[in-house]
Amino acid sequence: MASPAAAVTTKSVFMNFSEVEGVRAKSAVPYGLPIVDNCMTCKLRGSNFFCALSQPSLKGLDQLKHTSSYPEGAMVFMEGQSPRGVYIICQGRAKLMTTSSDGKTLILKIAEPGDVLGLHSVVSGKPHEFTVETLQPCQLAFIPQDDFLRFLKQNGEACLQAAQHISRDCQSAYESIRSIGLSHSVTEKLARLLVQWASDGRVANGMIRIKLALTHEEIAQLIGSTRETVTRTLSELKKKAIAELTGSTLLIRNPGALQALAGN
Amino acid sequence: MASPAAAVTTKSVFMNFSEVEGVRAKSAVPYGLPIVDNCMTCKLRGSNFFCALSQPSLKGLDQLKHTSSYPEGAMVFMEGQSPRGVYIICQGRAKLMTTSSDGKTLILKIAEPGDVLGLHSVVSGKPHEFTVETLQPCQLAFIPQDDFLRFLKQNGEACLQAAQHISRDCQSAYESIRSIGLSHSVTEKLARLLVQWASDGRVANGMIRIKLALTHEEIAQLIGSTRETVTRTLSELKKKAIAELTGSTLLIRNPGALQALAGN
DNA sequence: TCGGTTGAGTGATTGAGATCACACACAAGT
DNA sequence: ACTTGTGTGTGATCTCAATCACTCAACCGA
Repeated sequence: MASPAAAVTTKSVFMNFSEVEGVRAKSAVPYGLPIVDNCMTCKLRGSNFFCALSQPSLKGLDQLKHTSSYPEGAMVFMEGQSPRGVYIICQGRAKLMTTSSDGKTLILKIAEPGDVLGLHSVVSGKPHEFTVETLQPCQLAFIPQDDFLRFLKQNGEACLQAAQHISRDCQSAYESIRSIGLSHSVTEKLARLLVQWASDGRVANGMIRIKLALTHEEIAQLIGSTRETVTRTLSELKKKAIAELTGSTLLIRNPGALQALAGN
Repeated sequence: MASPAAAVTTKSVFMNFSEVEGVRAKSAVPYGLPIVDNCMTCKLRGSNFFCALSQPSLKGLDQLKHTSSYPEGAMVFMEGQSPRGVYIICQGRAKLMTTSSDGKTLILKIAEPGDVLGLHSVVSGKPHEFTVETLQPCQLAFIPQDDFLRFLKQNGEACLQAAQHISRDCQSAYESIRSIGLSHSVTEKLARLLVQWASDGRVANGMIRIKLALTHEEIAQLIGSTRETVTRTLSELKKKAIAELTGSTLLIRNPGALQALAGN
């Protein structure tokens, strides 16, 4: 498939920009993405996990990390590789997926800013069990495995934080299992997915509007189905005025009905 | 369903036995299970996780724990409950399962000695997302949530150990997702399960013999199928002289063919 | 010894969804 | 204006396994 795309590190980007345009480093914009280089002053910091560490801990982490930008469609790492370190998503979204021997793909999760990629592989020392591919231009902070483990050993707060983070991954994995394993109809699984997405959408007079940029194919891979059936099911939902997907915006007209389809 | 069975704590068992039979505490055998009450001298200790902690840490943990015995079919805790603490399996096996609203059950994992139950719920503070039911008489060590979290905070080694343990759970969850989500035929999923079991079986002239005590129903719940199809698939495998299940022993006659059926 | 229960084996039917095979819309290069 | 590629919409089949409906064997407690 696609070869792992070369990441553009902040440093090299800085150099390029300085040379070519003679501008200051802070305005570097690789792949149309404004770079954030310092966790301490980062305005994107959410309440998420590592971003939420206390100042001293965060400072320690900040010194170990190394920020890179990736274009859309870049492979951050691949299934079966030994982990080289953890990646924290600062900006952009990426899909975590596995592929079977016959080429079928399953998307485990869409990772978002604040998520840490490869954490449990680094902690357990086992190979990655999924491939990470960016869905958009992304900015990732990378921390080498040994630096990271050393940091965890020396920093109880961070270690517990890490354990909590892994716990969440676990939880979402179990949710996936439930969703995939316990539901019979594709309609049910799709509805469940939409309901899940709905939770971070904008509500306007009883309808929910969500921005997402996934193809039917990718949705199919998320629920373990095929593109055609997703298309059909989606048009079924549209016909029933429950939900419709136009371009990259999903409009949920009847959240209640959707909930019912999702099995509760 | 079944109500949570009352656990017999070591103490009360000791008292009962002393009173009734006048024997020494160490020979107490509730549910036919010889009690092991001290991690430091426990002969069952494997290389697993908490059992593998260094002496001082283990000693600390030993003081917090509280050993109980459970009969077969006991509910240790249930899906949706808030975690009260972690349970470490000293002896016996238990199944971790979820149930859908329409009564369908999915078994996530068969837990064995050394496994820790409810670890990630305790760490993340979220409700259990599965029910644990013993498959045999079991001995479990219980550690209350707050004691446990305090212990982790004060003990870097244990915290990292915990993180590693959760990582493994994660890993096995992802494996399940792959297995359930990426394979089409039931034959494939069943074969994969058998292959997985085969790894801890006894090999004798090219055949593998494994002890397990699961009904067809439970096997079906492990691979997300139905009892009937498991029966059929199993008899198919028997007819092809690949594997057969008689009583509680599984005999794999042709590991290679099984591997092939499993998809690689 | 007898119901009662639980697990296993098997046949017949059926339906959801995978698969194949198209047509069409729309964007991006050249 | 061409091609090329990618995403989507839909019909026609076909297949696997869920479901229903039994029988049979083993075990157990009364």
